[in-house]
Amino acid sequence: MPRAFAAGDDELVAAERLIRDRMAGLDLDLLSLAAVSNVFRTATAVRNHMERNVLKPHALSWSAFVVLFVLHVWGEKESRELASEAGISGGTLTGVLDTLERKGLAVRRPVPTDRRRVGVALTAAGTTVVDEVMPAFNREEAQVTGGLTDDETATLARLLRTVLRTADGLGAR
Amino acid sequence: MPRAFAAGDDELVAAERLIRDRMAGLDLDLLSLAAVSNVFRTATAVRNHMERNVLKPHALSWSAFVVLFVLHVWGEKESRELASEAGISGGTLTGVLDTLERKGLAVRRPVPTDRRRVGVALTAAGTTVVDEVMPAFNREEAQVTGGLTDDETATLARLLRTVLRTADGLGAR
DNA sequence: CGTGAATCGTTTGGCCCCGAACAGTAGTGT
DNA sequence: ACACTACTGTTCGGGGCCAAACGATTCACG
Repeated sequence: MPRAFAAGDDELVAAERLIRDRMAGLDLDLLSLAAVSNVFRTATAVRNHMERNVLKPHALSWSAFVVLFVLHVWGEKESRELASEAGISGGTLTGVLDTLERKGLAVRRPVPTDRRRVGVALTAAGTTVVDEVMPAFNREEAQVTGGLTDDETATLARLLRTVLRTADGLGAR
Repeated sequence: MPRAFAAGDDELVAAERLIRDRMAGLDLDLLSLAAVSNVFRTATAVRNHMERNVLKPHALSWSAFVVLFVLHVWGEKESRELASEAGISGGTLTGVLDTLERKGLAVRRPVPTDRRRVGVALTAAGTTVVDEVMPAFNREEAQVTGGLTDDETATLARLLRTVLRTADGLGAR
C-alpha cells in the first residue's frame, strides 16, 4: 500500500482527492498535508462557532477571552508571559489590554522592582465574566467533540500535543 | 477512573493540571477542553512557523496563499465559493483579492451571464508562485508532523475531520 | 561610577478579519 | 411593465495581528 494512502483511499474527502490529482508532479506528502490542513479548518470552524454562540453575547473577542481566562487560571501575570501564554505578540497584547481596561475587566499595575514591567490582574468584574462565560464555552467544546469517544478525544489531544511541541521546537531557519 | 482523566493524570501538562485546580467548582469537561485548546495552540504555532519560514520570503500572507492554493487546485472560481473554500468572509476576500491583483498573481474576470458575480483566476505568475511555495510548505508540514507515525498522522486527520463536520453542522443557536 | 548592551511595553504601518449597511443586478409574481 | 424580493460583491467601522522601530529602564562590566 502506498505510503500516502495508508488511511484508505475512501477516507479522503473530495477536496483531498482533488488536490492529489491537481498537484501531481509536485510529489507532496498528502498524509501530513491532510493532517495540518485539517488542524486549520477545524480551528477556524470551532473558533467561528465559539465567537458567534458564546463570545458575541458578551461582546468579547477571542483574544480578549483567552487573556481573561489565562489571568483567571494563573492569577496576576506580567505582560510578557501573559502574551506568550495567550499565544499573541506583545504588540497585540497592548491593544487587547487597552480594550479590557476600557471595559473594566482587567487592570495594569506597576511592578515595584522594575519600572519597565507591567503586571496585569483581573478586576472583580473580569472574574465574574470568566466564571459566567467559561462553563458555556466548555459546553460548546464538549458539543464539538461529541462525535468522538472519550478515548478518541484523549488521543486527539495527545497527538496535537506532539505536533505542538515539534512546531515550537523547530524555530526559525 | 474518573471520566475526565481517562488519558492518565501524568499525561496532563502543567497548564492543564493548573486549570483543573483553579477552575474546580465550575465542573468543566477537561477532556474536551484539552482537545479543543490544543487545536488552537497547534494551529497558532504551526501557522506562525509557516508564515515566518515559508510565506514571509515570498511576501505572502496566510490567507493570500490559501486563496492562491485553492485557485490552483480548483481552477477559476467565483468569489463566493472561493471565500467559503478559503474559510474567510466575503468582505475579507475583497481585500485579499485587491492585494493579489496589485501583485499580479490573480485577476478578477466578469461573469457574462450575471453581472453581479465575479470570477477569479490565477495569472501565470500566480501559478508559478504556488508551484514554488507549495513544496516548501509541504516539507514543513511533514516536519511538524514528524513526531508522529504515519498511522498517528492519519488518525489525527480523521479525528479532526469528525470534529470539523460536527462544528460545521452545529450552526447558530 | 559610567557607559554600552539587553530588555521591557508601547507605537506605528500594513494587512487581515468580521458583520452590517450598501448599491447594483437578477429573478418572481402579477 | 412593474414592484418586490433575493442575491451579488463592495465598503465601512472597529478590532486583532505581526514585525520593526522606539523610548525608557535596568544590567553588566570595565
